Amino acid sequence: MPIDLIELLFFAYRDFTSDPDTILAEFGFGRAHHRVLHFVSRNPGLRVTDLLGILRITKQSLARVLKQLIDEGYILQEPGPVDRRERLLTTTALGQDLAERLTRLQARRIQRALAAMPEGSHEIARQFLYHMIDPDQRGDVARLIEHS
Amino acid sequence: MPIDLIELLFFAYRDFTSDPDTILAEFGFGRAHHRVLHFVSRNPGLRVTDLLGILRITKQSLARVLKQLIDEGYILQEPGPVDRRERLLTTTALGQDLAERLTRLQARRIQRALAAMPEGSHEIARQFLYHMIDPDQRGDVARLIEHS
DNA sequence: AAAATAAGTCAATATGACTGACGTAAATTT
DNA sequence: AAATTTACGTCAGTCATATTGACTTATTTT
Repeated sequence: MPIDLIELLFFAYRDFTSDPDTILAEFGFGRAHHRVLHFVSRNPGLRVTDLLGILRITKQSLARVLKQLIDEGYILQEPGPVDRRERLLTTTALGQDLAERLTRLQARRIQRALAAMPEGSHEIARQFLYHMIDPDQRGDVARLIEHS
Repeated sequence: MPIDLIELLFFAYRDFTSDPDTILAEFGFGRAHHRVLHFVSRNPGLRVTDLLGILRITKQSLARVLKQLIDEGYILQEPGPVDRRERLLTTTALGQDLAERLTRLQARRIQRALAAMPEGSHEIARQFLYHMIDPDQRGDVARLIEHS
């Protein structure tokens, strides 16, 4: 049994999320804000429903953090041009800056890890993580990541 | 920038933790209980201090979940034979069963992922996750995982 | 016109984490 | 032998993130 990977996933994820936490704390934000900011930043024009599906949280859980991010000028909302019920989400310059800063931090940790490893490790890591996702969710995730 | 891996880590970890969550809910336990039960199960005779170091939570956060696990008969405490201030933690048969059931579930997901991948992927995944850990923490983690 | 959808909101609650302080027993240091 | 440190437990209060379930409004679809 791959108990080593079970435990390593716990420790790797713990430290992976700790990098942004430090910066987020300065802004009075938490991990929930980070996740929202990240996916809006990478997918401008995302709808609230899409975000709920990605994060797998309830509307009420999202509402609080999203409202904060909007009120404090990190995220913008505008009605969909076709369907005006929709609120399309985009980052402001301020939000984009913060999102990119957090992404750079996490990317650096990953790059350092890969730099210590054999050629082709990025691809193997990608495949491994991809296959850890529920089969019926993989398509959605692949589509989301593609245009990154 | 390896943004794909940043996002895949999020989705992989989300689904990885969702397997145990279902079972834990039946027992009235959460993830915090799982983590405690797991590390005690894999490291019989663990001290409370060790557990605090591994989980990186405060004594007060640990206290509630540990107390529940003890009260409900999943974990046993006994004074250290050398240093009687210590409370060495072990699982009961009940606790061991639950821990193994949860581990099997997570192991299955990992094994299925690796089965879909080239030979040697386990080793690459292990290295990747290991290098994602803070350098100054790697020794402790390696030591912990070794006797698994 | 009726039904469905996207989004927002209300109230109440649970879980897992935190800080800071204090107490006790046992071991170690001075 | 006394003082200090360590391991553990506990009290009180707080915060962040999540939940369920119900209800409203605006808009689009049937």
